[in-house]
Amino acid sequence: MENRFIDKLHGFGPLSDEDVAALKAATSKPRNVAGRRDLIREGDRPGPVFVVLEGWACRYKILPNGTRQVLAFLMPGDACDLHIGLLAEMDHSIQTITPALVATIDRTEMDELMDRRPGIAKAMYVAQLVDEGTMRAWITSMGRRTSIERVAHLMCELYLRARNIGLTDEPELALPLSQLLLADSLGMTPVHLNRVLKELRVSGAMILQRGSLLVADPGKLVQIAGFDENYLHRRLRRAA
Amino acid sequence: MENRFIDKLHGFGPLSDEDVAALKAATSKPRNVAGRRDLIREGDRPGPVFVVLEGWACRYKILPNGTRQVLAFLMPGDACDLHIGLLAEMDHSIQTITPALVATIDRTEMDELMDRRPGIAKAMYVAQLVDEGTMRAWITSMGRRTSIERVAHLMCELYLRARNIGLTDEPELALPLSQLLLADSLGMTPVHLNRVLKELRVSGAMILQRGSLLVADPGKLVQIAGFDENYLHRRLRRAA
DNA sequence: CGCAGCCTTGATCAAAGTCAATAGACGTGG
DNA sequence: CCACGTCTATTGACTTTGATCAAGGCTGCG
Repeated sequence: MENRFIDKLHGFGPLSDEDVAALKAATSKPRNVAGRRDLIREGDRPGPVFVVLEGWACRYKILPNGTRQVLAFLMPGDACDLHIGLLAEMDHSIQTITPALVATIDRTEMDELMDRRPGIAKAMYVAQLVDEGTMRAWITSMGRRTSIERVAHLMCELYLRARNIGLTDEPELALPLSQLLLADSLGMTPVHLNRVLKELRVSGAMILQRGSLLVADPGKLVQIAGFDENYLHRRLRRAA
Repeated sequence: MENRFIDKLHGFGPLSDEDVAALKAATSKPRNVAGRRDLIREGDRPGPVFVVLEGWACRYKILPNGTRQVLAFLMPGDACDLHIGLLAEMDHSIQTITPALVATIDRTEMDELMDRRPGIAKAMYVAQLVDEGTMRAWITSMGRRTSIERVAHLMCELYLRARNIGLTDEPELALPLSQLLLADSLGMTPVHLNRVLKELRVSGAMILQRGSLLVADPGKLVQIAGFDENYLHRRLRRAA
């Protein structure tokens, strides 16, 4: 509960006491942001790096026809791209979902941290690679998974991420994401998502209700999602 | 035609003569790779950084049910993630599409380049941000664009990328991508892609045939794709 | 010449979207 | 404390999009 950003980076590489102190200092003046507030908008000049210490946020894009695509969920401990300042303008927006505690680290300070503290730099790069892996998983989901698989896969992802950072250690997780928001992240309509959630509920795999995800049958959920997709592939590889 | 990787980085930030010399040295021993050869497979321990100097390649993932999702196209000048070596194993595979000229830069050499040559580091980071932006555009396409918009959008992307690196300066582009491969990148069936391509051909926007993309009516193609999605959004922003 | 790998087209089917109505949940102010 | 408005969730009826199945047709190459 101290500083979820530091906790998360700890998981990605060893941090010295000095590293921790530097990170603590860099995120020592977070501000409270209400829910549904844009932190930065598509087209804006990128500013400081945002770090979400508490609460949830998302990256999203609005299309010309008015529809929205959510590109990623940021949970406590997540930060947005380090090098974002190198680009002329944002290609997407970032918005809080719930009230959140957000720290900002300005570019020069971030650059210094990365330069002087290899431990921090390494952990940040790993975090970025993990985020990229998540994006690839999303592309895969959207392209080649059915809607029920896609929903199950996202729930697996969110649950595991939450568990990794200690947001929960039970089969239940507080998930403050409306069906509309989830639908916009999964590339489907809220109506259809609602039906899929019902199907998952009836199957006994998981229950998503009143802001809470209950993973009722982890094995079943993972099986529906095809979450273990590496396994088969790795075994085939030896033959090739 | 000299070294497309260096040409591309030039576009992303100023490079000194020493930077160029260092890059030239690092990519001076490329090897020829046949088409349809995996450079690295999902589950493998990441090795050196790959740089595609000539020819085309793609990132992809195979799902448990045997379907494939293409995650990105690599054209001449493109490299795979710098920090990939930090991860324990690849979460996707990379395969050549055509015969290709591929340089490998091993991790220590890459680290040195990034450390000692800020110009190179900056250009590489910008390249990576651009790649991430492309992934976000793909997620957006898959989630919220119809199949014809999606196809048109991908063609805009590929054409512009090709133009940026000097692969073409005409409305035509040699595109050695089979309909099957394109379908696997767009999350649709080859049959449906074929019909969409016909529709685009009949509409006069573009013609994709015999390994060649002809952008017959750029305005129309951009309009179908909704490629200028920023414009509307930026104007709305002022009111908010 | 004949095979293999694409590409093309038609007919049919299933998945997901759209439209519409109703029901809960929740916060606000009287 | 209740009435009201707003936002979110749920369900039904119907439509559309894209997938599936199946049959040729090109093209390049050994």
